[in-house]
Amino acid sequence: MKKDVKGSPAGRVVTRFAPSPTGYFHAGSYRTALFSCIYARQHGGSFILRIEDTDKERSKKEYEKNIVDSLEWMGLSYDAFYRQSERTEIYRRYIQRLIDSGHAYVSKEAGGKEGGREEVIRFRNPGRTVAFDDLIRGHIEFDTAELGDFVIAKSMDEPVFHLVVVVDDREMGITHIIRGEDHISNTPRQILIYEALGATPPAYAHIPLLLAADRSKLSKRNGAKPVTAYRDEGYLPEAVVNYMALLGWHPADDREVVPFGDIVKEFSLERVQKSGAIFDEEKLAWFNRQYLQRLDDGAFLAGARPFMPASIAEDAAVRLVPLLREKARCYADAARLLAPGGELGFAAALPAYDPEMLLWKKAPDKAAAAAHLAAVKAALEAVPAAGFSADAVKAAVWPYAEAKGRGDVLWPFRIALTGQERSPDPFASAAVLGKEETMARIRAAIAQLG
RNA sequence: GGCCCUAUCGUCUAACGGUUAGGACGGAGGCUUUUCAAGCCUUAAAUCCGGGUUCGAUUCCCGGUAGGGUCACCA
Repeated sequence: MKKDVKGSPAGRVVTRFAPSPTGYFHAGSYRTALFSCIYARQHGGSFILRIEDTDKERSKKEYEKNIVDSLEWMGLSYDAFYRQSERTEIYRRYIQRLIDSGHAYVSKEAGGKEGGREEVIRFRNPGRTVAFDDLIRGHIEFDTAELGDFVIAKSMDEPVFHLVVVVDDREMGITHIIRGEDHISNTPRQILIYEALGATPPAYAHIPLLLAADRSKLSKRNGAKPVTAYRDEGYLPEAVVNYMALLGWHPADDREVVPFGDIVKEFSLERVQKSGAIFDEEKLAWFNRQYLQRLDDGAFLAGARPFMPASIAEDAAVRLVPLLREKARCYADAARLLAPGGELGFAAALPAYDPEMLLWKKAPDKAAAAAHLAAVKAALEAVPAAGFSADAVKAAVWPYAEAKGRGDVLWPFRIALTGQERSPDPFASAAVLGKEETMARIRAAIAQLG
């Protein structure tokens, strides 16, 4: 069954996500974390978050916080947390051990490049061919001779990437390293260190890169947004997770909207794609809409409320929900829709409009429009303010509209209430406005036609 | 440039030697409708090229080509 599980004595899977806090957390990093986490959960193992902050110049606390916040928002929990900057003693022990065994040495640096140290610690490269079987790509071989004696520490207290990765993965009992394809060429160096330590390397799975629109590696400077930007735009984390999980992987059938629990159950590294995938905002928006539609009105309102103008009263907000959910792709759309000039901006205040707009394009006649509005107004008088729902308004107006022509009656009605062509149907608009405001706007429209 | 990885519609992908090369996003058209969306229906759109292997290649092999990654005292 779980034939690719190996490494830990108990057969227990341990994976990790090891970002360096040198930039905000974007979709590319997120998906790597996601696959690692899913794999661990699926096998009942554990998932470790390890902050690789050995580069003191470039690492920043705010970026670390952004990583932690992003993982939390997306619902990825980890079982342990480490910071490499707090593990210097451990690395020092390993460096000493490597030096003692002759696998590493203190190297006097000639030339002394600017900023460079006089002496650093280098790994004595045996110059062998190194091979490993990638869980996704199969057999990969490198000749390490050309790598030379690479640096593993700037000093006893300043270890560098290749060394700390190996030490930590070993100390933390990592069984499966699931990381980006950009690490393939780092793997042989790391395997060499494992061998020098007399240790067996874990299993490797190099997942394809997430690409920007120009097919280059997704990065801060070519269009990748911070994951928290999607949070701030009011995307549902479940939708974002679902979309990202399907970038490079998919279930055995045609389903696209797949609950996280099913993804965890069905995920398999064998089914992970080998080539990179472009991150498509359009499809993400589609996924978000799918998840939004599955919410009930209460849940939708709870999510959208923080994005709605504070001036909108609670009861008006409730009435606005059906209109919002047929238009919004994310909650931030609620703010845009409700803003002055937005499609639902009329709810807060009637925009000034040209009276000509009240005329139905197929029968532009002022007197007729005024007469229709007067008739609508009369019909609405009979509807009690307490029961001024879209259905009630429709019931009151519909027979007249049917008799006189829907467009002829409903178009002026629409414009009278909203002052804009792009707007919800007049029944829904009337319900949102309430009886008093609806009547006032109709009166104003009739006055404009006179 | 060296080394490594990859290659099906514009995009995400299915087809693990035999299919009219399927689905989804996006596009186009239509229906519905009082507008715009949404929804429903229809439609255009792909196997990088060349050799093999085979009765038969999207699929296996080799070679090109293209793209990407990586070559730090960053991770």
